[in-house]
Amino acid sequence: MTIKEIAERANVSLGTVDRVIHNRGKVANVTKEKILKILKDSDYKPNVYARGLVLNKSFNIAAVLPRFNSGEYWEIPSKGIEQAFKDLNQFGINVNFFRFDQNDIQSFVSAVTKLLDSNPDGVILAPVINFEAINLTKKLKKLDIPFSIIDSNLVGNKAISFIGQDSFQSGRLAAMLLNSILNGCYSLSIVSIKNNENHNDTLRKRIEGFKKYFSELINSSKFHIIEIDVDQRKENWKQELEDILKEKKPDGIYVPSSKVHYVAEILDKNNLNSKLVGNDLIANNIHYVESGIINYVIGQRPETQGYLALESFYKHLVTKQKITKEVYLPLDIITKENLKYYKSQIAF
Amino acid sequence: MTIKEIAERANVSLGTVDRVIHNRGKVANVTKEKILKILKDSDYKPNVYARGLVLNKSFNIAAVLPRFNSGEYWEIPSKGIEQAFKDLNQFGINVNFFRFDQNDIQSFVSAVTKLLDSNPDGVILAPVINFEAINLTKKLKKLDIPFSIIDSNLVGNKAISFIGQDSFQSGRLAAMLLNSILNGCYSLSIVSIKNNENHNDTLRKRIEGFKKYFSELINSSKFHIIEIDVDQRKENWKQELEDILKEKKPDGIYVPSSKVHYVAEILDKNNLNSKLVGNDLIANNIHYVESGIINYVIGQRPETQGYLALESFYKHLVTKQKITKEVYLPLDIITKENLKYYKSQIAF
DNA sequence: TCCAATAACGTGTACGTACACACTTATTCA
DNA sequence: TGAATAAGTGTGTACGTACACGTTATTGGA
Repeated sequence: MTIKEIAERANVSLGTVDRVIHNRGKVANVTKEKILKILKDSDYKPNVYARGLVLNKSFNIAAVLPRFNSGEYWEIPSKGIEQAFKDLNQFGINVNFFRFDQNDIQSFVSAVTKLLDSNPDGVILAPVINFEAINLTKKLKKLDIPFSIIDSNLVGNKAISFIGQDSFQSGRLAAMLLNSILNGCYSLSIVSIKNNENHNDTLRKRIEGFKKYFSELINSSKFHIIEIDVDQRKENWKQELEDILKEKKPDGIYVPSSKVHYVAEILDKNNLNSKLVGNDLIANNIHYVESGIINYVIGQRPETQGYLALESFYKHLVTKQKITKEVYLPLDIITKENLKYYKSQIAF
Repeated sequence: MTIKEIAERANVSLGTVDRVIHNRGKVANVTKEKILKILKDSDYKPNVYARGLVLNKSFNIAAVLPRFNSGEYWEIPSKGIEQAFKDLNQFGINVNFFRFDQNDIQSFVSAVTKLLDSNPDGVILAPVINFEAINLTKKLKKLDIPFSIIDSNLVGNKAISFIGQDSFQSGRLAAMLLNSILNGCYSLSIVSIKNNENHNDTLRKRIEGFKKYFSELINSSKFHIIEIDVDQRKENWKQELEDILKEKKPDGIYVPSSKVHYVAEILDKNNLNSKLVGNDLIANNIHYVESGIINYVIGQRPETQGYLALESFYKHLVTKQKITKEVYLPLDIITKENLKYYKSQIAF
C-alpha cells in the first residue's frame, strides 16, 4: 500500500495524504478523518527505501571512549561500534572516536572540547570519569544533542539509552562461582589493580556485590575476606603483589576487573593453586582460562554493548523507532569448557 | 559518489556506467576500463535506498519447525524468527511457518508438501527428524531454493548457513559444572525424557560429551553413571521416574534437554537434594533455577538462532552480502545469580 | 553503393516519498 | 465591491538506481 493508492482510495491527491501523514495541517477535517481511517484500515507503512532515498541525511555520532592498548578491555566495545558502523553506514550513520586517558581528567576535558567542536548529531559516552561525564551530559542536554551511555550508568541522566551491565550482580555472581568451587576453604582475597587512587564505580559495585553474597551465607562467619589494593603506578607493584599472594596463599581470589591475568600469571609462576575468578574475556585472559588457572571469567558482552549503542542511534535518528531505555546485558559465565564459542563471537 | 557523478567523470552516460557495473556487456573495452578505474578510485558503493526502491522485491521464507505448546523449547526459536521478521519485513522479507509434530514423521512429510507448494524463496529448517530433513534438503537443492539450518547440523548439507550449537560440548560443559559442585560424591544419573524410541541427534551428542568428560578425569573410575530413559507416552511415566530417583538418590543428575523441570519437580516434592543440571531457559525451568533446585541450566540462545537464520536470508537475498557458513552460538551457563538478565533478552 | 546487422552508447521511465510551490475557492475587512 | 488573506487542494521535481528501449556510428556483404 503506497501513498498513491491511499490517495486514490480517498479521492484526493498525493499532497493531501502527505499533509495528513506528516501532520502539516491545511487539510479539511472531513478529508483528514477519511484519510486517517484509510491509513489505519490499510495498515499503511512508509516504504523505507523511498523514505531513505528522499531524506538522504547522514548523521555523525561521536564516541567518547577510553584510549586503549591492543588487548585491553576498551578495545572490545570499540570493535562493536566499528562493526555496527560497517552495518549501518550505508544507512547514513557515521562515527568519530574521541579517546581519552582513563586516569587523566584533563584528557577527558580536551576530548570533550574537540567533540563539541565537531558538532555531532549524537554521542556515545563511556562515563568512566564520573563527574566530568555528568558535566558533559548537561552540556549535551542544553545543545539538544542526544546521547547514549555504555558500560556503567549515570544516575539521573537524560540519555536516550543506557547499555551496560549490573556490576553489583556481577560481584554476587563471582562470589557464587568462587564459593561453588572452594570445597570448604574459607580464606578469600579481593585484588584490585588500579592506576589511580579511587575505585571507580564499576569496581566498587562489584566488590560490594561480592561481599554481600558471602555475608548472606549461613556459614558466612567462617569466611575471611581481605582486600588487596595494588597501584600500577608503583615501579614494583607486580613484585609486591606476588609477595603478598605467596605469603597469604588465599584459597580463593576475586579480581573485579579484566586485569585478572596479572594474578593468574603470579599463580602460574609460583604454582599456587588458589581458585581464581575475574572479569572480561580479553586476549590476555583467554590463555589462562584455557589452562584452567582462571576458573571463571564473567563477561558482559562489551562488543554487543558497543554495537547496540550505535544501533540505538540508527533506530532513533534514521528509522525513528522507539528504543529501549535501559539494556542490561547478561552476565556470561565463561570457563574452560565453553570458552571456544565465546572467543569467536562478534556482536549479536 | 553516485552513478551520475561517475558518468560525468568518465564522460559517458548513466546507461554505460550501469552496463559496466552490472556486466551487461555492450561497452567498448577502453570505456569499460576507464569506468572501472573511476569506480575503484572513487570507492563507489550503490545507494541501498535507491537500489531497494527500484528492485522492490519481496521474498517469502518458509520456516519448518516443530509444533509446540506454550512454554516449550521450540517456542523460543519461533519468537526469534518473528522478531527478525518485524525488523526485516520492511526490507521485503516475509515468513511462513510450517509446523510438524516432532514424533510423527508423517506430519513432517505433509508439512514439506505444503511448503514446496508455497514455492518459497528460502527455507529455514530445524532437522529434528534427521532422515526426512536430508530428503528435503536434496529436493531444495534440485529446485535451487536456498535453505538455512538451525539447531543441529546435517552432515554434508548444502545449506547457505547453519546456525546452532555444539551439542557434544554442551554435554561436556554440563559434566564440568556438575562435577564442580559434587564435593566428592560419585553417583550420577543421566535422565532422558522422550516421546519416541530413539535418542535424537542432539540428545545423543550431549550424552556422549557428558560421559567423555568424566571418563577423562583422573579419578574417573570413582564415578558411577547410570542412564535412565523415560518414555512420555507411558501413562505413569512420572511416577516411575519418581520411584527410580527415590530409590537411587543420585548425587548428581544431568537432563540433556529442556525437560529438566520434570526432574526438578520430583526433587522438590520429595526433598531430594541431588545436584541438577539441564538445558534451556524455558518458562518451566526458570522457577526452579530461581529456587536453586536446578543448579545450572545451559542455554544456546535459541531466540538468537531463529533471528540469525532469518537475517541470513536478508543478507543473502536482499543485500547480497556474504554470510557466515557456520555459526555456533555460545553455551551460556545460567544459574540463580545471573538468571535475571537472561530472562529478558531477546535476540542479539 | 547501399542496406542490413551489430556494436556502442544515450534517453526515458519507474520505484515511493518529501517537500516546495502553484492553484482554486471561500472568507474577511476596508 | 474589490482586494487581500486564508484554507484547502493539486502538481512537479528530486533522490539514485535498474532496466527497457531508442539512437547513432561502424562494419561487412551483396
